[in-house]
Amino acid sequence: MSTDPAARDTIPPSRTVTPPSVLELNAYLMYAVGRAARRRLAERLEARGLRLWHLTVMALLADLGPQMKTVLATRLAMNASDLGKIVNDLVRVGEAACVRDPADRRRVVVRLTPAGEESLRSLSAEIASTDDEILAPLDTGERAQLAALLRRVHSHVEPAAAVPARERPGPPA
Amino acid sequence: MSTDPAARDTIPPSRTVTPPSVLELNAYLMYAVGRAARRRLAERLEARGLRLWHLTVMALLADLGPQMKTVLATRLAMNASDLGKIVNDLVRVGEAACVRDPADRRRVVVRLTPAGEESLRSLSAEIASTDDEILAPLDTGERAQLAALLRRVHSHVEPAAAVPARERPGPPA
DNA sequence: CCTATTTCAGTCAAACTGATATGC
DNA sequence: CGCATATCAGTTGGACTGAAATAG
Repeated sequence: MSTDPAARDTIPPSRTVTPPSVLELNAYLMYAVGRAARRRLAERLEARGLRLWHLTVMALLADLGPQMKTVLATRLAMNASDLGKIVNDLVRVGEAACVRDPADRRRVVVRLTPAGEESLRSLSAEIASTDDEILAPLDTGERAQLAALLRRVHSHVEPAAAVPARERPGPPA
Repeated sequence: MSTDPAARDTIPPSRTVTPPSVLELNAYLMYAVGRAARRRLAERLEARGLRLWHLTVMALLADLGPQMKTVLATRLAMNASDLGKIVNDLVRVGEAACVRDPADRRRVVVRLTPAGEESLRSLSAEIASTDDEILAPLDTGERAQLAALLRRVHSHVEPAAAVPARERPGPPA
């Protein structure tokens, strides 16, 4: 920041090449980029009647297999009542299904339907092309770098969310 | 986790095509990290009765000097009516002031008050320590790398926001 | 009784839209 | 008239809280 107090009382200072310090607010930068990324993907999903949360829950279900709602909510760092609404939406359009766990009937186990898995597969092309659009200025190596840095920050700021239960292409354990 | 094996058998396994995993959804990753970053900073600001947008607008005013509302809104990629509310808040608590431009009386020029500049200065310590908290897992070089990558993505997804100060009213000598 | 899981009702800020001034 | 600036009213989905209802 460090503004010159004297210059303020006068007139718009003609500072020619001072980089805007608002872009040095990392929290704002992350928030702004995340918001823009979400908007882009949401536009694509809207044609299918889905929002980002719907896709996210479906992807998590594909990662974990059938799961309780509390687990899903914890992993996505959202509260249980909002997750319930998302799952209701998915059930209503046939992407997911719920069954009471017979062993503990408090529990509702959510799973993807075959239609849901098919939707998810058919969405990957759109997801990839949205990524391309968002990350256009970065080359392949830089995209990987960004993703790796973000994942480390993410697992730090949302520790409950980031426990990879099953790794697919396995990094060295 | 203790995934019930019996429950897993009842679902179509079908990992023929790997569906996108949540943490490979870059849009979700960016959104989740941005949301968490915002939450952390918002908690700190709450004690002062401010929200992230208030701080952001103040920082932008310090960057640009007195400015029209439309310019502020464009740079922050927010709509004019919401920016108006934020500015109203800042005026009400004495951090900013508005004057009609006598040359073009449609225009309202917003500027930081001395109190606003002082607030901004006194906030930098908290901002820095929030950054430290969020970016704790990264070393100095990695933080710079992340910021640089994010800035490039940001200026791509929000082109109107990221113009280097040049469209200032008045001839830049 | 006490806890866990889910659901419901309601609040709040964020994001956006449309209508309406007001001044060039 | 048009266009730009700003303000106002209202809508939507997101984030969160607290209180039920149900089951162990």
